[in-house]
Amino acid sequence: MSAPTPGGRTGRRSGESGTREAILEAARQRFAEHGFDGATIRGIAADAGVDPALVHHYFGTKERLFVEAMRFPVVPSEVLASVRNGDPDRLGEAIVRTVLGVWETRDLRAQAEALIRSAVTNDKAAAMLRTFVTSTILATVAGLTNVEDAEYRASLVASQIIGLGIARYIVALEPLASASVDDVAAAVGPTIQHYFTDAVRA
Amino acid sequence: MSAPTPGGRTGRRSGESGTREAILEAARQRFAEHGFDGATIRGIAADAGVDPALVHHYFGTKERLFVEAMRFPVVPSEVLASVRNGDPDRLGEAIVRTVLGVWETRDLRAQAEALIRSAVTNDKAAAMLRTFVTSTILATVAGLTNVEDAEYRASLVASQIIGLGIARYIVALEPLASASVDDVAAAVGPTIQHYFTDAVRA
DNA sequence: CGGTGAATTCAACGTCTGTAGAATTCAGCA
DNA sequence: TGCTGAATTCTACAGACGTTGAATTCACCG
Repeated sequence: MSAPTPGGRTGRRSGESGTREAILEAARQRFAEHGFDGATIRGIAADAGVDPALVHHYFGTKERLFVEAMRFPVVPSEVLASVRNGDPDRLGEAIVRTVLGVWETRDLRAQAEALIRSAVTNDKAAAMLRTFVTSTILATVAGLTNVEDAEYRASLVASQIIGLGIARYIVALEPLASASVDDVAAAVGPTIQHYFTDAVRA
Repeated sequence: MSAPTPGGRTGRRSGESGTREAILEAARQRFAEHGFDGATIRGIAADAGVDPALVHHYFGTKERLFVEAMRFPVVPSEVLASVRNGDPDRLGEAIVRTVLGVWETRDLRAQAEALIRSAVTNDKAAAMLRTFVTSTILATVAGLTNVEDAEYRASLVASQIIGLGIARYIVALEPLASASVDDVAAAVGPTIQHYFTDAVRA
């Protein structure tokens, strides 16, 4: 990463360059650090060791690059499959552990961070986050239990998951940011469980 | 608001202009909509019906303008005073209602939105948010109950409050965004109560 | 061996940004 | 009345941004 333009020589290079993937990787990292609006194509290109025009050659616009970089590499339902086979009374805790696991996995963390950092100031990214929540968390809530008000419960779960990610990983609020996975699971697990199972309307 | 430059005439005007306050008001609104990095001094000046250089004249830099605009107009402990006199078993619910009340109050909502939108991509704003959480939520937790681990509990409360604000007001996640105050209080109140009173370590 | 098309860079455009300095008009005080 | 200083605008700079078009080099296929 971050190799500057090598020779300043124009034209095609020999061998498999893997440039497209390098750009996507750099983009995920930059979007994760600065959000969509804050990240720059010039910066991404520099990280990938490439001319900014090449980014445009591959992806057209910054927005299309973002969409491409955000393609989720793991089908979330597969990640959550293991959750299904646990003690139903500890479902909330299992979900929190899964979420924390995602944030500890370099590539997934970059995508999560990028999506959240961008969604807060950019409308299209917010729409992408809404879609992700609806298609993932809602599917999980609806699939694991058959309670009423699945959408409402899913959005409550999302509010705590998003808040946890921001407080712990983005704003680095102590002591939550440094707490062990076990402690966080012990504290937040029951919250998710509550949104799954208890009464949530007045 | 948003009156364009009137006559294009230079020099001082007659009477109390109230320009400084107009700039601060416009700044709060713009920072709320776009966050610190996305808001522009030119845009703020336009909303205040004033030349951009005047903003610089009053506040020096964009960062100082932000700090000035974020000065909290209401001492939060006063807002939370009423909470103290309620049923201790419904403390979580009372806090959620207070927070939702803040988000429905135009000026306070602008500041909350500005602080959160900025904190996600800007380091100094993140530090301000951390300070706010520490000085407000921690003080409340420590003042209302005398449990162990007050800091950890406070950061857990903050994670749910921040997540609620983002999901409901910034990302507009349905059906949470349209739910009634009563429903949200019924769902999220117990979560806060749990972070206040239950065991939160493994 | 020649040609086509992809990969790559260069140079440039128009626009927007935060900030600065100088000029102008006025309020308030001596 | 005259001076000082605050309020306000104009003009401008220097840098960054996304995007574009043309030029160059190479891989691959016939």
